[in-house]
Amino acid sequence: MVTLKDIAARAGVSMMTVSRVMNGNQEGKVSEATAERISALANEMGYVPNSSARSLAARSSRIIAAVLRNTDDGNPLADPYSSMFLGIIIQIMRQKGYYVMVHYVQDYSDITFSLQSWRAEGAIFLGVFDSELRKIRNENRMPLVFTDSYSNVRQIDNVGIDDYKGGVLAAKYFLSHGHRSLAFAGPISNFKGVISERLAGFAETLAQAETELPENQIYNLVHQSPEAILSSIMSSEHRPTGLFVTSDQIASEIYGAAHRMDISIPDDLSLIGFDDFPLDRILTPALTSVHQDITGKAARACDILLRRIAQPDMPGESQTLDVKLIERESVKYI
Amino acid sequence: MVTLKDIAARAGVSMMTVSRVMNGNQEGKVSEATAERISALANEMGYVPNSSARSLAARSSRIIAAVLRNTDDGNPLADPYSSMFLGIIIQIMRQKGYYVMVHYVQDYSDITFSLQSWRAEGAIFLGVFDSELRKIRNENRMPLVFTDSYSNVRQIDNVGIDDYKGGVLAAKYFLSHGHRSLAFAGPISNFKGVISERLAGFAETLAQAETELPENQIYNLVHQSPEAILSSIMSSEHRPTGLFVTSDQIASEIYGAAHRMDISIPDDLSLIGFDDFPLDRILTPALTSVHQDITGKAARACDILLRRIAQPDMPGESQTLDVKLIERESVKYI
DNA sequence: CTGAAAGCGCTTACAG
DNA sequence: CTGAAAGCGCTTACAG
Repeated sequence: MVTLKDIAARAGVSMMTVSRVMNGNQEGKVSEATAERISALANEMGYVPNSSARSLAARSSRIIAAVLRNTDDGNPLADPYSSMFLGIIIQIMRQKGYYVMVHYVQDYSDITFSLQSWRAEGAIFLGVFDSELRKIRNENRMPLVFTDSYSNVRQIDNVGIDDYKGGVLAAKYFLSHGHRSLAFAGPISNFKGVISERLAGFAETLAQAETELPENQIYNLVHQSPEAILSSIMSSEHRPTGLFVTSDQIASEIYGAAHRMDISIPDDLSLIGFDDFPLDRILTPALTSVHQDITGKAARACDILLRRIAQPDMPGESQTLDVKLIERESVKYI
Repeated sequence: MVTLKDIAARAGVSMMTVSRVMNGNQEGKVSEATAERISALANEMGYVPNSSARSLAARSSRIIAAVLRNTDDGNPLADPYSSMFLGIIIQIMRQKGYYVMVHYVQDYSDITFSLQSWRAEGAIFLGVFDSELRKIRNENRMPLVFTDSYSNVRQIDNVGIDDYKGGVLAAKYFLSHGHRSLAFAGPISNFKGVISERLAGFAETLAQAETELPENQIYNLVHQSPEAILSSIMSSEHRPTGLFVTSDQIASEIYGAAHRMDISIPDDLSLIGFDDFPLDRILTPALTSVHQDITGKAARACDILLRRIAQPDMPGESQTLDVKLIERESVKYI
């Protein structure tokens, strides 16, 4: 491997001069003549700077950590949401001269280790980390950007979407199409978060219109399979005519189950999803879904992180992107 | 940040002793009593080793590079194939104590820089790099594992699938269902590779059965849109009854186009895809597809790379995974 | 505009 | 079983 020392020796200058040239932007700190000569030499010798050495000496790694939760039931990037999000992050960060290291973490202690070991300059968290958020921040005093957080911790950097409005839009759309008995399905937990907000927006809008969303038509996917949910819906007394699910991933599983159970969407049951994946367009019927701008979300997360790195004492920033309903063919007019 | 020195000072031993304890596996090189004492101390002080320093001193980074081609039309991880593959790599490598840095490369020089700068211990290439393969190897003398390579360069480590057989299986399936006029669509190039092999297997099997695959029914997606292809097929003289496409991604675009153009699959046109994505099951009609084991492929790529790192002079290893046809509902019996 | 010195936090290679 | 010395390849902070 070619080092600064090697180049310095061949050029007859000190390491420092070479270092200055390699780092560019030294504006007038090196004479142009020598700068050019050294650049050419470095190029010719195939010099590639050693990032570890740079990182150690400069105490700046140029590494950004992308932190995903390790779902032990398989591949965290099998989910289109995560993979698209991560894809954009890598693209933007690379362009800004940062390297992206991806970490799957099981629990809290993994996070500290991952971030500190390579002295990451910042981290973006994909997925919900609210329950450990305070601890994460306490132990990792570097720029951190969270996504979809509904944590009470103040002054965190976060980018999320208007989940409540998403639920409102779904409800209004069902109402405008004459539905008067509805159901909801998602991975419900006890914590305030994207799921509970989407449900709240949905339920409250229906309540205002005096439309039913009975307790037993709120299905928790943590406990029940799509098949179980569908058969419960279809055999209900006041059979719901529409189902709102909290992701297109879930919606596609509902399609699969409905197909196997010979339930027709939207004739037997109307469906609204969430995310607006490209997939939605090619399903039959094409899926009506609440759109969120994943690419924009990732870009904003990067933007906040980069600004926070440049200016650590900038005030905590939380951005909330808008959502909209994309009308397709999975909701029947009753 | 806590350093070895800090711990050494508090423990009243030398840095070397602490270093030995932190690296474990020093079997009898440190007395058990001090080892335990130091471990406890390190834990209590919240010690996290500095990977840059380690990397620099030990000349071993524990970093694996995952190299993807930067498709400037967008997000390299929007493709389910790449994201699932990458997801598995990260999971396995993390478990083996390696860190994964993801690199999108535009061209050849990007690769060298990416791999050398952090002194990656090895790299896995996702996508086709055949045209630059020789140069990549010459300039980067570390363990490299390629995927889906049909390069003539000898002794490379590669993991691929039996693409030719995939084409054969699709052809045979169409034939067994009474189809006698067929079409093919994929991103065709002049190079020998996965696409040309799938086409060859398909075309040669049809030729043996004296079944048509006329030149003008071999569509190049680089030049034509799914819509254009469908309208060309539908207006052909000897109208093909079946279409074989080289990925499920493409198949899903065909579904979309067919839907818009009011062409029924499989009634107007039968379709076979390639990859067997989870998505296939929820399309209507469910997509018949040639299955490849992406998870297994990724696991094997990791396995080869890890063995090559441990044993650099092991002979070049090329693994070819089997494929099989998954029968669903997108091919009509004629 | 250029350079000599010290140090980032570790490991290697040796000595005991 | 333990340690002192040197060095990995850079940058920082100073001096000129």
